[in-house]
Amino acid sequence: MKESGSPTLEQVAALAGVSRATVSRVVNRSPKVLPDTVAAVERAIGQLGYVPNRAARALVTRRTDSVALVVPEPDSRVFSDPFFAGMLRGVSRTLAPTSSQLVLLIEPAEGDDQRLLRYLRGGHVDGAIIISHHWRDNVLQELAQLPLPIVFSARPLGVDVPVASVDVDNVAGARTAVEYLLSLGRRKIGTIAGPLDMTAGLDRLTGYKEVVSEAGLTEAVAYGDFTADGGEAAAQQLFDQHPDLDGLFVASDLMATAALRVLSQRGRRVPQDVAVVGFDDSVMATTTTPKLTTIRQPLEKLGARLAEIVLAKIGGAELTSPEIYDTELIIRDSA
Amino acid sequence: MKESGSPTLEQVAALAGVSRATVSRVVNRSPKVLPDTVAAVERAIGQLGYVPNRAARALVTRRTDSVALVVPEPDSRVFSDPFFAGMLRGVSRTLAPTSSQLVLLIEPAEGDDQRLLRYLRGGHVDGAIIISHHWRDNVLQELAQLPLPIVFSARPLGVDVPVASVDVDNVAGARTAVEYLLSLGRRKIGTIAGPLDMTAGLDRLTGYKEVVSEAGLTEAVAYGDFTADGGEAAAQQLFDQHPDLDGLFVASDLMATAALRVLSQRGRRVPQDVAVVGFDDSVMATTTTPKLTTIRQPLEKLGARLAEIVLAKIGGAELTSPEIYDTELIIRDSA
DNA sequence: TTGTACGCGTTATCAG
DNA sequence: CTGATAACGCGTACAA
Repeated sequence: MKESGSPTLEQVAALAGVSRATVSRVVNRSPKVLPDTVAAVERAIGQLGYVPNRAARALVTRRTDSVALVVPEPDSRVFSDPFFAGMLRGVSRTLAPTSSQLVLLIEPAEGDDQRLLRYLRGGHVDGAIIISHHWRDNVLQELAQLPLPIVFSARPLGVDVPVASVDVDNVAGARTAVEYLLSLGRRKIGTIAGPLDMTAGLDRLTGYKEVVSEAGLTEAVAYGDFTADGGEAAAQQLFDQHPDLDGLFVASDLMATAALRVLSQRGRRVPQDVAVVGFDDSVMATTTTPKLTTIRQPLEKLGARLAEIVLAKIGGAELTSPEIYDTELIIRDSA
Repeated sequence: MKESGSPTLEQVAALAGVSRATVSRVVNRSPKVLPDTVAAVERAIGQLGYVPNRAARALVTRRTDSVALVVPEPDSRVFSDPFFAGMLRGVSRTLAPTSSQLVLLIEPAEGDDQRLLRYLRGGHVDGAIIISHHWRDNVLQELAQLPLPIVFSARPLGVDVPVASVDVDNVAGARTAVEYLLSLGRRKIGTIAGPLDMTAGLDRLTGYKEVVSEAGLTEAVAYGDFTADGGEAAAQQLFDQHPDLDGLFVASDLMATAALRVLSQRGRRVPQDVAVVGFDDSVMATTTTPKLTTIRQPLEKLGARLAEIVLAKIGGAELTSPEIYDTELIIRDSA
């Protein structure tokens, strides 16, 4: 008469007057069970409030019904990043209808890579989504080579094996931004780039350079680190060196807000004197004065694809190439 | 000679020349094992790269070594909320050194409560942290009564059983904000409150009302919904009805940025004409012009406590009362 | 201190 | 279509 804990398959079987095996079949929707039997079992299940024991199931099936969302960077910015939030939403929406759970794996401190790798190797999850922005010695490479379905949230820098990844076309996005400034008649266009150890930093700078060069203009580049302070320093430096800029493409909205402040301090009007375009279309883009014209990324869709891809790979699909999505120019008041 | 998959206790035992039980003891740090034996076993473990099988372990110990982070609201705003990000960081930092994993549980669509409850009841996690802001019919109450260690991220509205919770003193925080405006010589102070189905909305309004009433001033309240648009509408309405306000306390930074824009449109200077204080100290507080004076919440600490509390409860501690933390006034340029 | 043996709840393989 | 029964990998009384 042990009825502590949740009811087991055994108890359901007893109540329904069938064997454990049959109950298992019903639970797993095996097609070859008589409708009457199914009904009886389901009644018993409902009556007892039976829920399959995940551990027991995992033990035998060798599947855990869970996928990891890995953030292999102690960098706390990742979380405050609207990028992460948007992705997360897409991922969780897609995973929800599935039986799969989302396990959050974060590198708590610099250099604790091994912890993550060991966990992933330990068969605790069926697959993993890696959200990594920075180049990280060889951690990314090790992750990419794990014997586990894996997908990256961006083309991982420094990984030389083919991997599945989902990303936005950063080069094209930057091109759109700069071309738009061009279409506005701006001819002295500068950029505040992100760090070059991140695809987002690298590719957006490339896009800028391409367009500027194609238009026969001269480059004006300063580097920020995707933070407000870094953006501010970069903006100061850029306008010290190039006081006559009339167009500015900033590689992230956060840095763009800093640039806006710097311009205001220097008495330069936006967009009249300097037209500014950001990147991300995060909340901040609408909380500044003037509101930011920016490049939007379909974050939720990216997240959804990320989830779909791991799921597919877990299901046996072979996917080892990047998927690239388009960005969209959102015109507001700053350009 | 089956060596597919990860190595098992059995294999480690064979290699180390001991029994499975002994290896198990070493793995679980049992004190009564000879140092020599320990060394031999550890060598074998290292050699094979053995990692305990979580499922097998969970099956027998009836512990899953994982705690759920539950967001029982389909409200997508939760993720973009810096509040969530900060908390998450604290939680994950605290959980990291533990063997516990963080499982993210999100209500994908309105009314899918049962899914969450079933999962939590299914013994899939050892405990749960509930991040809920809104009053939700009786879901919160059901969550609170689950036979599982649980802690809420804020005093859950409409729950009439004692529960463990961690929160900031919203009333005191709002009081600080309004008293600061008072100290600046402002006497016509209005507020943009949050929705009253959220503790944050309710308590911050209470704090405002207390101070205004104690100072013998008259109230001027408009309600927003913690979004930029809602904040804008509320600000418009507030200044339509009370054009002479010289002080404004806004229940969230996001809404405050909207208020700033409205004031700028109306040609009222901040802080000269109207001093504005926000709440949260989110990134946006520093991306506006002028930068926002606001009330900071120790988010990471709150998250850490949340994690510590579930862990303690899982360990058998009886904790069913709220913990309240102080806020801090961050003075910038808007007041 | 170490080894033996059993049970945890499921799925899967065979018979029937 | 259904029922025994053997794994799955591990922890732990109990025995040695």
